[in-house]
Amino acid sequence: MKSDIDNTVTGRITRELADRIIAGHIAPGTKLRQDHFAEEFGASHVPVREAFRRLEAQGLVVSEPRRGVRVASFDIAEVREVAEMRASLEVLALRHAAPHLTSAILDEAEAINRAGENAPDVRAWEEANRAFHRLILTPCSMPRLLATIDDLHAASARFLFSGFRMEWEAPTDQDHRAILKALRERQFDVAAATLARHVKWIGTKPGTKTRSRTLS
Amino acid sequence: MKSDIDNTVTGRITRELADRIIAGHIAPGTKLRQDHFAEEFGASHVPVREAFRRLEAQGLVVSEPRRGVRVASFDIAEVREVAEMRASLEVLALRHAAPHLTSAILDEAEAINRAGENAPDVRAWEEANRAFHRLILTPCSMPRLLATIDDLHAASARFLFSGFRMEWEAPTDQDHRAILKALRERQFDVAAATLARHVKWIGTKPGTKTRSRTLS
DNA sequence: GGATTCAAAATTATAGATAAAAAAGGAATC
DNA sequence: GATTCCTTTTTTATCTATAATTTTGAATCC
Repeated sequence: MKSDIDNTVTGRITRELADRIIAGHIAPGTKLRQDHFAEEFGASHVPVREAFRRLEAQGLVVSEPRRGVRVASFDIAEVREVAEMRASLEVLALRHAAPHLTSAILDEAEAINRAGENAPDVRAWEEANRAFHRLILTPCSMPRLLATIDDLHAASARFLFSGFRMEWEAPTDQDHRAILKALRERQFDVAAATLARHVKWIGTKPGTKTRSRTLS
Repeated sequence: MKSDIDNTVTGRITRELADRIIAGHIAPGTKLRQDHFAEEFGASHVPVREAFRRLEAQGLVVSEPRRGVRVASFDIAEVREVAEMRASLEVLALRHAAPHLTSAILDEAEAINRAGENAPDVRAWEEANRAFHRLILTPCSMPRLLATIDDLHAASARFLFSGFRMEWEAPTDQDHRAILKALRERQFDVAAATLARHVKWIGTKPGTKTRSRTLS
């Protein structure tokens, strides 16, 4: 099954590096030296290289042959690109998932949404946000689509963490509520349109707005 | 740039294996043994393993930890899924590319389309088809989107080659012509709708239809 | 100061060896 | 005869050591 955690050394290194890059602990453009991480993780360079390949596929690092890999940089154009891709694909997923959404699932989504609104920091809010989207999209039963959306979520999260360092208040997720309301009333077109607008909005707002003090 | 050919051993093995899988020379479900390919390519097992990771990311092979990698199988549901993803993403790309399409580009697309209609076999037709789509979508200037679409094209091609083995006639690409016509008249909504229908049709027709009759 | 040359470092790749897990095969048992 | 259990073999996953190629940085020279 896919849910089995990859317990190989390659898998652990991949997850750890992905977390660090998404959280912004490694700055974009930083060169990643295989021997350095091999030593840090007590492994050899081979699993480190394999982890690099996986991260490359997720778009978290870029690889130049014979010049190594560096953390992928993202400018505003890339952030918008990811947001538009997410909007398209999440709408597709929702269209297929909607007929299979039970009210139990929608109740759970509402609970997750409330948890997100009470989140103490960006990290917790992002986790709740991702859980919300994943929950209402999973019933589409399209594994490749869901995997691609997950990768795009990771790219979005990088941007979120990089722009929102400072004081942060959990927004009341009005869009999430509107989506759930539309889904309960089985107005799938309304739900899809709201979702598309919501995802694109996430992609554009923080970057143009907040840029003041940097607290960790 | 991305256009630099990856001349490392890993890159060559990746391309060669991807070609074979797409062309159907290796059956779905086949176990890929690293030592076998290491010997065949005169390389060691390390670059073979790295190639496996890249193919895994493209969805051409699936990997189970400690059990190796197998050529990804694809059933009709997966083919439909890929077609729907392509439709969504190509429409998005076209929306962004359309304003930048010059009549020179559209002329070139028309030439490629004619070449595709005269193609002697599926392989040549598929190449022309891919070139057509890529040509009219590239001006969107969204590299991640284009890369994702390329991966989906590869998945589509696998299906095409597996279902269309025998006698085959080049279809007159009515849809391609309609798309070009709409683009020339700057009716972008019409072009996008036609493209979406076209891509979904490619995904569904050969599997459900050409099982009984082998074309006349 | 700028260009050339040389040395150090990093990536890429090879080879052989080891550990661990899965698959295969065969013997003992019911 | 079929099943279970154990052994053998195969394959994956990993490490260590090392070579070759390339990049990079520094020192030198004009």
